Formats: sequence, structure tokens, C-alpha cells
Amino acid sequence: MAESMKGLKRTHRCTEVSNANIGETVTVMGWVAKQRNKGGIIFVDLRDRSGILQIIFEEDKCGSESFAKAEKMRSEFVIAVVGKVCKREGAVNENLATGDIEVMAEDVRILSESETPPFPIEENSKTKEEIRLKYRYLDLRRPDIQRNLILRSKICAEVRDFMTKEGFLEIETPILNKSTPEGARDYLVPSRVHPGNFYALPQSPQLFKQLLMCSGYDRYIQIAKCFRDEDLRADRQPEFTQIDMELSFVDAQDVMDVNERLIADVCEKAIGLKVELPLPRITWQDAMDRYGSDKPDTRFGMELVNVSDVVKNCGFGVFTSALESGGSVRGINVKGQAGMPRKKIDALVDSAKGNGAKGLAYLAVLEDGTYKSSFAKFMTEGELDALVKAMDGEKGDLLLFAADRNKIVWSVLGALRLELGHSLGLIDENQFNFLWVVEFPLLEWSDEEERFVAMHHPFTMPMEEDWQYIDTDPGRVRAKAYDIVLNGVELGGGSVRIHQNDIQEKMFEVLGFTKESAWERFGFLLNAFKYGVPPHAGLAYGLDRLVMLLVKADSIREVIAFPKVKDASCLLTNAPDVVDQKQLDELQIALNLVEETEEKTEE
RNA sequence: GGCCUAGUGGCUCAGUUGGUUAGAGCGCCGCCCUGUCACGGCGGAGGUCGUCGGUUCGAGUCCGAUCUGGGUCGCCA
Repeated sequence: MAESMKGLKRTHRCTEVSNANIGETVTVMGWVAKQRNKGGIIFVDLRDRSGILQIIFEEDKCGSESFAKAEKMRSEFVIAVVGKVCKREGAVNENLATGDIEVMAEDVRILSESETPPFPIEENSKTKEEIRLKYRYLDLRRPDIQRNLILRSKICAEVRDFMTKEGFLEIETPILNKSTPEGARDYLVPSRVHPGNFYALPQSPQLFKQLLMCSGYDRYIQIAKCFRDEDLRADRQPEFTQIDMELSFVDAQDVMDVNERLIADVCEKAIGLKVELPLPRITWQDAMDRYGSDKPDTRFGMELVNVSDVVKNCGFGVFTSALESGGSVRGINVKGQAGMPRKKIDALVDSAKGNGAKGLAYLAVLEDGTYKSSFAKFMTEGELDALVKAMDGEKGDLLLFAADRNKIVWSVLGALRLELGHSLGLIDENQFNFLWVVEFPLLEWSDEEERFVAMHHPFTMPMEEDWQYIDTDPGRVRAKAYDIVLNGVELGGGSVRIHQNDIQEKMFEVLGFTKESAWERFGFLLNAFKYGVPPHAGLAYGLDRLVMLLVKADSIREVIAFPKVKDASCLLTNAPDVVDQKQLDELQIALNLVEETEEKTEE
């Protein structure tokens, strides 16, 4: 039976009670984590968001009524305890912050009883995520999740504090927006007042923050909810949070400078991590050439080596034909793995194929100096020696090669490098390697749409020295865009924006927009630019990813209070769900559901 | 949409080439216990093996489909 807390006021959280309070009477409230009944004495571990405090019940101290309540206490009962803080008579518990004290109960109330929870409320839960998310309100009681969310809150507070001191203004932008269907799929919201018309939830506050620059707010920041209707991943949710910013009268250097200091400040205050500044920088081209990725994990080596020149005249057709069709041959040196069993190598080949490779060539430098290789018979000894030398191959090394279009070679070897880095234990989990990737290509060829698309977005400023190639060789033009990467995860990205009409119009033209369609979609921004627009630049972080990495979680769901599962539904609330016909009628929406077709009859 | 992976008491798992009544730890319930903190002791309850279909004398185990989580590719300007 639930009792009232009338007349009681909590004086401390559990671990706020300390040695300094010995002899004092305190009132603590929280959840029963554990009850240990020794017969004449009952111990209760009381838990709240601060941690655990031991309560002790003895009948002659607390009275028979309270003792009877203590006897019936079960896990997750919510109780209030009034009692005296004592030094422990028994052994000290080194595992608890409050391990050398306890509260001798004098009065107790059971504020709320609890059914037995479906899974234990404890750290390092091994419970399936499905169940954890269904009972997320219980899962969120677990100390490690609580620490994650508390740290997340601290990071947000620190970001606001730091940025405010740097002269940034926090300004909210709308959630109900105009749909601009370039980029990710929009979440649409129907309008009751304008039947047949839809708002879109923001994928990011991009255009609004640029408008704020037009309006003279100079330095803007927002911790902004964003929405993208795309498939989920371990580090991707359909709704997520950005630390979004935009600055006027700055260049890329200024943006990176303030953000490095922000990162260093937040890391130090949140987890006591000292980040050395300035952060390393690498061009996009170097990142691809060395790591096969535009978000390199630099915590280990095994860099890619371009051996195209070495093998261009060799007898191995796979290599030469890749080169003839404009591709490259590159390799990685897996140190000391020449003895890798055939089965494992085959698994690597399969995973390379999964990433788009037609195959994967290997060469093991055995301890006796001979080679074991999938392509040795196609090459002369001299060619093999030259290749091994180019790869810095020593006795005991395993060399892996991919030959194809650059894009495929990079992605195959980049993925392989990461896979091997993890499986061979080459990664120091305590290392935090931040770096900037700069000078991204402005445009990217889309096979699907058979045109160039913006790699970042259509408002990204090209580099002056490359702008001359925009007509003759658009793929060569680099952008004033930068990404910040931590341990192989893209933490954030941004760019200097175009503020000149002629460049913007040219961009739209290159991207295949007609003048009309550009104005239809972005007219409000282009109009604003007619009335005096300052040069501006910005950046946005994925807050969830930042927190995830700082707490060393392996999924973003561990740092989001109520995340969605793989198919973007919520196991707790069962959203999304059907709605009443009445609601649809009001919106004048008729459903036109496509029936599941059965197309497995023939054969 | 593709590929990979998991589903067995409340939780986490084991379950051999298909073979009697499907086991363990934790949790839960009852009794006992005045210094426990992974408390301890004794006793007990609890499972149509995700679902449907098939093969078989016989299916947790084999086959097919399907559902539900997770990872990944596509996708994410």
C-alpha cells in the first residue's frame, strides 16, 4: 500500500550523504535496489540517480511497524527513510562511494510498491535490447545509462556555457518547415488548414541559420532536433540532435579554431580528457589515399599504399586491366599475419566482395623469405619483389591488394583495414583521435542520377583556385568544407557558404536545377541574399555520436533516452501507429496502401 | 530491398549424429538466520523451445515460410 510523503522532505540524494553527516538525521528517498534480511537485522540498498546508500533496520531502533515494512520490501519499491547517519560497524564496502557509512532507519514509508521487474536493474545489463526498450523506463534506471544521460546533459550545458562566452546566441528555428526534397527523405506533416499541403520536419536548420546570418545575428548556436526518414544504423536514428552553429565574417580557419577550443573544453570538463590543439588536419584526398575513408580511424596504421606504378606492366591481368580502365591497384600490409589460415583469408575475400570488390589478391611473405600468393604465377620474381618492397613487406607480413575503380578500391581496403584493426586488436580504446578532414570535393558524380550532386550541400563555397574548372572538369573542384572526425566516426561537418549570387547560380546550373526549380525550392534564401548577406560559415555536430564516443558506447541508443529500433518504430509506445478515421477525414487524407504482392509462384 | 546473426522458464544461457520426463545460474515464492553488501541455509513454483507448415515411427535439434531484435550494404545532399 502506498503511503504519503506528507511531512517528509528529502534532505540528500543517496551519495550526497557522507562522513561529514555522521550523527545527523537525514531523509533519503529512492528505489530499493536490494534487501538483505538477516533475521533480526535488515539491510536495504537504496538507489537513486546519484548511487547507492545502505539503510539498516533494527527493530529496537526503528520500531516494530517500520521493521515489518522493511521485511516486505522488494526490489524497486520506492521508499522514504528517516534515520541517523552512522559509521559502519561491519566491514567497509570498497565498491560503494558510501561504503563506510550507513543510515540507521528510525522511520520509513513505502511510497510505492513494485512488481518484480522483468529484468534486473543493474549495470552492464546483458538483457536483450528488445526487452530493455519495451520497458525503457526501467532500463533508464540502470546506473550506466543514467551516467550516460547525465554526461549528455553536462555536455549540453558545457557547450552552451562555452559558446555563450564566445559570443554565440542560442536561437530556435522551426520544426514545421517547407520540404526541400534534395538529400535525405523528409518526414512529412499534413496541414489541416491547407488540405493537401505538407510541412516537413527539419533535416537540419541549415537554411534558417543562414537566414539568421543575413539578419545580423552574427554567431548562432542551437542544440537542434533533426529528422531524416532513412534506415537506421548503430550510429543513426531517425530523430537525432545536432549542435548546430553558424558564424558571420569568418573563414574556414575561424570556424575550425573556435570548434577545436570547444571540443577541448567539453572533453576536459565532461570526461577529464586533455585534447591537444591544434587538431591534426588531412585533406580529403590524403584521407582516401591513406585510409580509404573520408573519416579515418587514425588509432592504428596499416595505411593503404598505391602500387599502380609498380604493377602497371606486370603479367597479372586483374591488375593491369583495372589500371587500363582508369582505376588503381592498392594494398595494405597486415603486419605479422603471413600465417593467417586460409579460412580467415577467404573470409576477408568474402567481406571484400561484400564491399563491391570482384576479388582480393593476397601475398604472404613467409619466414623463409618465399612468397605464398594467389597471383604469384602471373608475375615474375622481379615483379613480386618490387611489389613486396613497395609495400614495405617483411618476413611474416600478409599483403592484401584490391584492383578496381578508385572508389571501390578505397572502400574495400578502407573497410578491410578497419575490420582487421578491430579483429587483430590493434586499436587502443583509450585513445581519442580527433582530426579535421578538409578540402572535400565540391561535387560527386551520381551514377543513379547521371549528374553531379553536391557532396555537402548546394550552398557550399568552392575553393577559389579550383573554380576555373567548374565547366571543364567539375569533379576537380574542391570545396571549403570540413568534417571533424573522432576515432573513425564523422562527428560533424560544415562549410563556408556561398554568399555571391553569380557563384550560387552557377552551382545550381551545375547541379542541374533550372532557375525556376531553384527559386521554387530556395527562393526565400536567394531573396534574402539580395539584401546584404555577410560572408558566413558554419558547422554541425551529431551530439548523440559525440556522447556515444565519449562514454565508449557502441550504439547511439545508449545515449538517447527513448530511441527507436531498426524499423524506426518505438517499442515502448508502439509508434508509429494507425490513426482514427476522424483524424484523417479532418486532414482530407485518404490512404492508398499498396497490398503485399505474392510473387513467388513461378518455377 | 539485399546479406549476416540471434530467438529455449521472469533474465542470461547449455542442450551431442533427431530418441525416454528439456537442464543450469540468477531472479521469484515460503520458512530460518542480528553485520550483510554477488549474504547464507532448507524447501518450492515456473517452459505448447518466437509463429505456421513440412520431413520422420519420433523434431528444441532437419527443411520451407514468416514474425521480432541486432549488425551491415544500398540509402543517409
